[in-house]
Amino acid sequence: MPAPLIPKDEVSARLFGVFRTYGYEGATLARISEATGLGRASLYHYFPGGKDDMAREVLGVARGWLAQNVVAPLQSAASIHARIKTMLANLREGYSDGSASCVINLLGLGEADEKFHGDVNDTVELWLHALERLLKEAGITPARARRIALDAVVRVEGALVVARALHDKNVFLRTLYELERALSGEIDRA
Amino acid sequence: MPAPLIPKDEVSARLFGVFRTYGYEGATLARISEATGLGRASLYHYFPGGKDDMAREVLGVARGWLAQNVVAPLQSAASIHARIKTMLANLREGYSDGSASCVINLLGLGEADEKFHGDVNDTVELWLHALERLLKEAGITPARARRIALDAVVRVEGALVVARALHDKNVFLRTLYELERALSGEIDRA
DNA sequence: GTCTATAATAGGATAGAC
DNA sequence: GTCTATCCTATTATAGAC
Repeated sequence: MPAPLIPKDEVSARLFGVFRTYGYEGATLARISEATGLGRASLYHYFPGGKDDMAREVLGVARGWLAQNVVAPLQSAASIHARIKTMLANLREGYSDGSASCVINLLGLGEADEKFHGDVNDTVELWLHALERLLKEAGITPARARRIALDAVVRVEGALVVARALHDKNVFLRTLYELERALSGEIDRA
Repeated sequence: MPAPLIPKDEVSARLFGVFRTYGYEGATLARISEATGLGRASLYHYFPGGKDDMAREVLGVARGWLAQNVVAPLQSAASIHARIKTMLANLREGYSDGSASCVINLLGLGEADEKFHGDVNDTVELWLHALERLLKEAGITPARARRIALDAVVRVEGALVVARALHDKNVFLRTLYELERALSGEIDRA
């Protein structure tokens, strides 16, 4: 049995790139095969359930990324302001300053939504809960924390859409900057 | 020559529905044929360029909708606050209270982006300019008006993404309400 | 303007050898 | 774990009759 050409983690990472760029329907096996360097047979060896398995793996990657780059920083020992700064810096990097899309958006569309809504929902809630927890720690009421957290995620996702529509990364970068000021303001007021 | 089964405007409207729901790649001729009640031959009679022509028609419908439901209300004779209220009410209806997606998002993805970026960009700018004009009329500086307009569109698009991801229309409805307060606040301060 | 039929291709998925 | 070959379906698009 031949050795794997790529470690499985690397396969998952490249899968993630294809799905975030082209969406569920646009992520054809031809593109996936090219991006990973793996033939169809190898792909089905890793993911016996085919494209659906791959999409679920992609959402798993997204959750892992969030856990490491959003949840963990928001629970670190640093000051509340510093934790927010770290999350925003990680978002900038993860979304390539606003030129990359978000799988939460892409896998919530069309028929993909029906198949993967559970996973998409869980992924967003992971993000929301981490923000809510931080805001409550800062003395904000639970209801208000939920509202602010939702608004933050709304702005990030919206900025990605508009930045793409205008081909202008500054829309994303500026939105994150305004978000930092808005979140800091809420926390200082609490 | 048989009479048309549907007026052309109605065909365009149904096309719009299919593309906004399934995206460019998900909008298969089978689905389009079903939604319009037209056979393939009739579709190619209306749109000789095939799917690309249809997608461009869809973006034309979007611009027409914006002109009527966003640009015109924002330039009406009513008070500034009333004009904003009207735009937001129209957005609620046009996006079915947050359960429908936006073609600006869907046609800016994957390979559709390469084909239709010009039209997508124009559509967003139509919206932005209408908002900027209103804000400048209220005494806000051009640079600031641009920032506020971008933030408004960012929030609407983001709210649609998150509302879909959570299957919760309230995310959209509440975001529009907060947007009204935010815009009114900016105007009152100017 | 619509119909039926069909071409031509691309898509997802599987079988069996090594 | 990877390869080559293959199957089947769905997809876009066209041709020609009415």
